[in-house]
This record gives sequence, C-alpha cells and structure tokens, in this order.
Amino acid sequence: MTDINYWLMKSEPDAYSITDLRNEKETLWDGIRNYQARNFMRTMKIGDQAFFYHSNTKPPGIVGLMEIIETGLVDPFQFDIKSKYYDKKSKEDNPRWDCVKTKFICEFRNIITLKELSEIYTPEELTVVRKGNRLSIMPINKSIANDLLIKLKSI
DNA sequence: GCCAACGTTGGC
DNA sequence: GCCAACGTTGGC
Repeated sequence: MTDINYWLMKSEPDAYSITDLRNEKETLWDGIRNYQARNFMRTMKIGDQAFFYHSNTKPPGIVGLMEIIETGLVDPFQFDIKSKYYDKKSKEDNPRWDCVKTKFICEFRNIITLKELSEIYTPEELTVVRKGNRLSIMPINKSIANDLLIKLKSI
C-alpha cells in the first residue's frame, strides 16, 4: 500500500473506546455533526489509516490505529428521532450526514499523550494540539504519521 | 467548574 | 450579509 492517507479520529472513551473497537473488530463511525469533519471524512479512501484518539479523558492521547474499510455510508441516526444525532433538516432523499466504517488494527501498549504531542509538534504541524481545537476528524501529514508509527513501535 | 475557540442560529 | 447570542467541545 503506497499511497494511503492518515487521519486522526477522536472519540470519548466513555462513548466508544479503543477497547470497544478491539472487541467489535469494526464499527460505523457515526454521529459526526460538524461540516468540516464530515468533509474530511468524504475525502477518505478505503485503505487509509486513522489514529484513534481518546478525548475528554485523563490523559487524552493517541491510543491505537484503525483502517478505513468502507466510505460514503449514510449515517442512520440522522433519521432516528430518538437519537441525539437526529437532524430534522436532513431528508431521506438527500442525507446531510454520512460516515465511514473502520476496522481495528492495533491498540498501542503506551499511549502518546496530548501533552507529549504538543511538546513535539506545533499547532500548524498537527492540528490536534491546537488550543481549543474541536475538530473530531482531521488529516495527518504523512511524514508526521510515519514519525508517530515509529515512536509507537518503539515504546 | 472555568474558559478558549469555534460553529450555529436567527433577527434585522 | 452582518452580527450578537447561544451552544458545544474538550483541555485544564
């Protein structure tokens, strides 16, 4: 696989954790309700890899790796009136929100914390270290992705 | 709990 | 189209 792109995808472990993904093997990455994150998701290709990031936990950081195995799927919860992700403005014949399916690759034995990341990278190099960053999906530059993978293998 | 940094909504 | 008010994310 020569030309894959790398991503960072956030999830609060209370909602969905790397352990959940390890157990389920694959999951629909649903509930994205931010246009910028959605648009990034729309540019994902099958075979791309994503760093799994635990947010709103102690400590926040990168905990694992997954692969994108399906793209362009309609997020079913936008039509589920009981769901917190229900969107009354989204129409069945023109869905507003979509999602991808991801597959577990590995869980890192040691996480790379946000603190460590922010000591190595600037907010321009790695958007997740930007103060106040609220994007739940963001691209990661290939050379930084390679650095991270090497670092994660060595610890 | 505080607050920074956005995104969204709605009046005009 | 502008912008104020409000809501959300998420680190600390």
